[in-house]
Amino acid sequence: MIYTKTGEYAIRAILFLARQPQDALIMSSEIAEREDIPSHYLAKILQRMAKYGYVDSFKGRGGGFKITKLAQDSSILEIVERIEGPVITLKCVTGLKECSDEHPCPLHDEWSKLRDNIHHLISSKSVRQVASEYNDNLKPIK
Amino acid sequence: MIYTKTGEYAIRAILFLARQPQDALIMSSEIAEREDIPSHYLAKILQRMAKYGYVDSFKGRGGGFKITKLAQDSSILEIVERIEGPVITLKCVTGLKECSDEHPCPLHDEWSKLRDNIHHLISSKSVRQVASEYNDNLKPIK
DNA sequence: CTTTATAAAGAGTTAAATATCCTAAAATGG
DNA sequence: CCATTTTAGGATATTTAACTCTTTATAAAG
Repeated sequence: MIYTKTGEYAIRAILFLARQPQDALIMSSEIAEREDIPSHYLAKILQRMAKYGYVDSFKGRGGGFKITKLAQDSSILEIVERIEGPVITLKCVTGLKECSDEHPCPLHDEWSKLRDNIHHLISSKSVRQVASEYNDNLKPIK
Repeated sequence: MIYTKTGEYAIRAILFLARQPQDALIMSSEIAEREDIPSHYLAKILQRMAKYGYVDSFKGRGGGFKITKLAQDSSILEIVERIEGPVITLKCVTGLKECSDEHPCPLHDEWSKLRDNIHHLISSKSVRQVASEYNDNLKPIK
């Protein structure tokens, strides 16, 4: 596991919203259905994301959620870490207590590199970029 | 998180045992103390590892645990997965339900590569190799 | 044979993550 | 104002991981 279910649901929901037409309001229940996420649980996550400023919420008939500029400009990593805390905290794959740059275990250097690569992968692009590339992938090439 | 606490404790204990003199019997309580692991919990994990054939256990005065050839020849990945199940099951860092080689999300290829690299890192060397390289690191260079 | 040290086994506890349910509040349409 | 729809929020249940405790079985030493 790289992130928890909660973090995964949050990202799925945010990227779903990022792919919708600007200013469209999407109901929590629709996101849940389309992304196959437990609907009450997703509602909770959306509540939290509203507090963090990642989505705007509108009650009542015709209401729903939409993604904010803040979230569009954030990376996946930033959002996940806001929701669930630090991603990949594992210091050492051999579990050595005292493993460090000074006293490395045999796998220390390679693992450090991989950990950095993962962080880079999910932090170097904004949600907006990822979503737009996703839409590009879907457009027929021809 | 790459593995759970349980898996991490198992690896710490196995690598600790792998670094001991051959045929030495080490008490569960000593491993717990030296590796800073909750002792009763570690006892449970050692029990399971005894069932899996990764350690041999000896009751009574002078008893304790020692690592088996099976564990010496296994990779860290094999042991962790036996203890806690599959490592890094996350299919897609963008959480897309339908992400696959055929319909990749924008981060699919890079993520697949990283996931494979992690698996390779913890599966290409045996416990014996890792432990012996660890001991080498500890020997003064001079 | 008795005592003691040790692991085995299993029951029980705690804590955190995940998931569900119910009521309140707000906005809209009539 | 009233009814309906939708989010907000609190309470609670479920599940799993993490940890603790107690008793039993086994082996060795005296």
